[in-house]
Amino acid sequence: MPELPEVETVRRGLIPYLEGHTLVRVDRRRKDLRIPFPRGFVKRLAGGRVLRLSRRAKYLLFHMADETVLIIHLGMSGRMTVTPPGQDAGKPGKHDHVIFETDAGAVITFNDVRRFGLMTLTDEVGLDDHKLIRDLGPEPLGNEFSDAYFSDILRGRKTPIKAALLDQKIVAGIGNIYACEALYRAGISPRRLADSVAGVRATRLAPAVRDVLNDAIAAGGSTLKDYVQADGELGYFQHSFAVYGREGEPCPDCDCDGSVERIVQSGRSTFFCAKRQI
DNA sequence: CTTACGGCCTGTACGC
DNA sequence: TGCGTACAGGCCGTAA
Repeated sequence: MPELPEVETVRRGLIPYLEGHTLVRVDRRRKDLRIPFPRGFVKRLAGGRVLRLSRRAKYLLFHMADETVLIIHLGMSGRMTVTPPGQDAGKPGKHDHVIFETDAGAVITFNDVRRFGLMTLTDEVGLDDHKLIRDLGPEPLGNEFSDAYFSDILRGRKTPIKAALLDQKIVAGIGNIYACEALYRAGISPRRLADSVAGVRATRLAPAVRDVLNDAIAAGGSTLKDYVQADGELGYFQHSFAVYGREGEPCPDCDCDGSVERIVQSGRSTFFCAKRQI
C-alpha cells in the first residue's frame, strides 16, 4: 500500500479539491470493499461539506461539517485520482468503486483493484474509540514516538524487529518498504529479535524511521505500479530506495562489499544487506 | 497476553 | 500461445 508517506501525499493532494467543498455527488458502485460499506453511506455524505482532511497511520479521514467522519484505507492497491473542474472524468473504470463530485466540479475517484481497502463512517466523538483506530500505536512522526517509548515497547518481544516495525500497535503507519529502508539506514538486521533492539539500537532505529518517512513525504511519496498521487503526478521516492526491490544489487551506501538479499519473514519479502545490517 | 499463519482479491511477470 | 506458479505497498481472525 500506500504506506504512511503515500497516504500523507494523497491527503495533501486532495486538500485543495475537498476542504471547504460540498460533495454534490457520491457514487458508491459496489456494496463492499474489504468490509461492507455502512448503511446510509451515500445519504450521510451526499450534500455534506468537507471541513478538513486528516490522517491517522495509513487511514485517510474526511471530517464533515455535520461531525461525520469518513474513514478511508487504501489497502494494497487503492488510489485516489482527481479530475479537476472543467475536465471530463470519462466513464468509470472496472475498479473505480467510489466517485465523489464537489460543488466546484472536481471528481475524486477511489480505485482499488484488489479491494483490500475500505471506507466506513463514524463521528467525531467516536473516532478515537473506533475499532479501526483505537489500538493503533503512536504516529512515528509525532512526539509520542520517542526513543524511550520505542525502546520500552520492544523490550521483551521475541518477534523479529522487522515484524515489530510492521505491527501497527507498536508504531502506526510503517509498511513493508519503509520497514526495510529504516532498518537499512539504522544498520540493524531485520532478523534481530525486537528485544535485542531495545536500548541503544532503538535510539538509532527510531530516528531512522522518522528520517525515511520524512524523506519520502518530502519527495511526494513513492510510486509503485499501483499507486498514483492524488493530483496524478508521480512521486519519485522509489528512486531513493536503498534496498527495497533491489535483490542482487550491490549494497549502495557502504564499502561493505555486500549485496542486497531477499528473505521472507512472516510471508513478506525483506530486503537487506547482511554485511551492513548486524 | 504474544506470536504465527492463512485468507482475502486481482493483476502481472516469469518459467516451462 | 498457453498454463501454472509466485508475488505484490495490508490487515484480520483464528489458533497455539
